[in-house]
Amino acid sequence: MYINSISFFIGVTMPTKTSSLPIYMQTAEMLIREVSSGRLIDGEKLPPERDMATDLGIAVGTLRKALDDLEDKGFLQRIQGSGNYVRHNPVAAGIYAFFRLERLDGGGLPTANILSTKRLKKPRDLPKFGQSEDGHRVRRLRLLSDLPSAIEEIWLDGKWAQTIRPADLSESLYYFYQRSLGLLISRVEDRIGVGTLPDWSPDDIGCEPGDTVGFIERWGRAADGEVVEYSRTWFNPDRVRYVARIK
Amino acid sequence: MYINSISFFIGVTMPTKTSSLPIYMQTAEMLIREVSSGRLIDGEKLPPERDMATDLGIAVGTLRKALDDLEDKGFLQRIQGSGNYVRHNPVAAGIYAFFRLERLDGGGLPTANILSTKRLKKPRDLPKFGQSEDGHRVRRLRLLSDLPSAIEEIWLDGKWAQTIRPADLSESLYYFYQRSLGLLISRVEDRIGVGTLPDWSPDDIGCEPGDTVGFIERWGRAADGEVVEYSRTWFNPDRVRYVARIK
DNA sequence: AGGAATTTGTGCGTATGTATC
DNA sequence: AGATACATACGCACAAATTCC
Repeated sequence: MYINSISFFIGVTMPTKTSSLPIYMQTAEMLIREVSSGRLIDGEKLPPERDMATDLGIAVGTLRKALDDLEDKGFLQRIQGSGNYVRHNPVAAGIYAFFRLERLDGGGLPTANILSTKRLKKPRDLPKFGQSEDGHRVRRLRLLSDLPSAIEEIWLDGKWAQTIRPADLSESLYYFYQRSLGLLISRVEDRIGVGTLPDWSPDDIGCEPGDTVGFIERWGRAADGEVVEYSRTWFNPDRVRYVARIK
Repeated sequence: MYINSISFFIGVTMPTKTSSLPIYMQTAEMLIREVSSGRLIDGEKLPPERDMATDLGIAVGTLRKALDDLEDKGFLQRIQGSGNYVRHNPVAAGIYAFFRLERLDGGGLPTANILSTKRLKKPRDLPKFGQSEDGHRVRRLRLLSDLPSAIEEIWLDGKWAQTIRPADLSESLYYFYQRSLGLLISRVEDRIGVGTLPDWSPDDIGCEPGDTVGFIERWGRAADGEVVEYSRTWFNPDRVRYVARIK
């Protein structure tokens, strides 16, 4: 059984045509918020597409584009003839923030502790990206189900904010980008290899500076294709691994 | 300038409604063949979507779904107001076969040497997949622009073929699946971590058995969602890295 | 077991918006 | 500024898979 479709979207921000974002993106974002916030629970069946579309005041095709997107991101399972089912696993939630690490035993709820934030001249060894001379460097400890598993160093191009304080980043970093900076990261490119843990790593991720660990380089692009963010992640391969789904 | 759209699709297999595959998939496959075979060269601009759709006898929306797919796979760059441009880099061609390794200096033409093929009982340490007790084990050496960079061990569920001979696999493995076995791998899931090089590795990939290397586990699914293939890849992180694009 | 109802998937055509040339 | 070309959105018809009675 699924929730009565009449009451389904009460209190939800409806997509509007006047917004700068296309309706299908607004709809996808809205649904992701519903799932992430727990209002839609795992295994739940959504109302039929035609009903949902009517309720939202949009065309079925537009809704379907949003649902396709959610399936790609792993939030939804779509079964022809059956229905659309919420898949609210933390990995999917993480993928929303483009987080692609999971525990070796599968899944794990991703969280982050801010280690430091600093506005700096972009160092020489950083790949070229963005327009500013400066960058915001954010260092985070990544945990999966409270187990420290990786460290991250994120560089956001300086032009997007004057300063960034740790308190701003309480939630997801990409959510902060979107909410406070009006910056929507729509595509990232990851390169995964092997590296050595840097010396600023805290000692509780299960390996020592200098140890051989997994290494992710990431380029994050805004909707217009510009690279606005570059990050490096070092992860303990005895605790987590990187996951990619390819269509 | 782009090729005259009237002559553009001469000699090409047109999508038909009677085929088992949806028109948009047929169209995407056809275009990928055109690109892979070199009939469409890098940088080339495709005719306008409306012209192409008319020539192919399909609706614009259907064609656009195929083009979206090609862009996802990296074969095409779509620029609003400008056109659709062929991007025929070897990495994209490799991605068609779901190959995701590239040289540290970028790109590289992916090839493979078959080391062995064997039908075996699936060993205990293999994850559960498929219906057969047996599996076909294919071991390959992977090269990027002729530089040995990785080794692969692929397990195809036994039910799909009686035997597989190295000569069958001269081309892409997935192409062989499709052409000879009627098996289309439509989705894969990769997990990337760190591992140790197995003892059957040839010595020219630049590291020794027992060395710490990059490690990829892959589950390959057919169109109906069934897992039909499982593989492991060990790659020399000093020569190559794994690439993922996320929307 | 089987047929009807439900629900998602595919395909078509059209109108309008927006970026590029 | 006008023309061209891709992006979004809508609505409809039918196919295919699933579910229900």
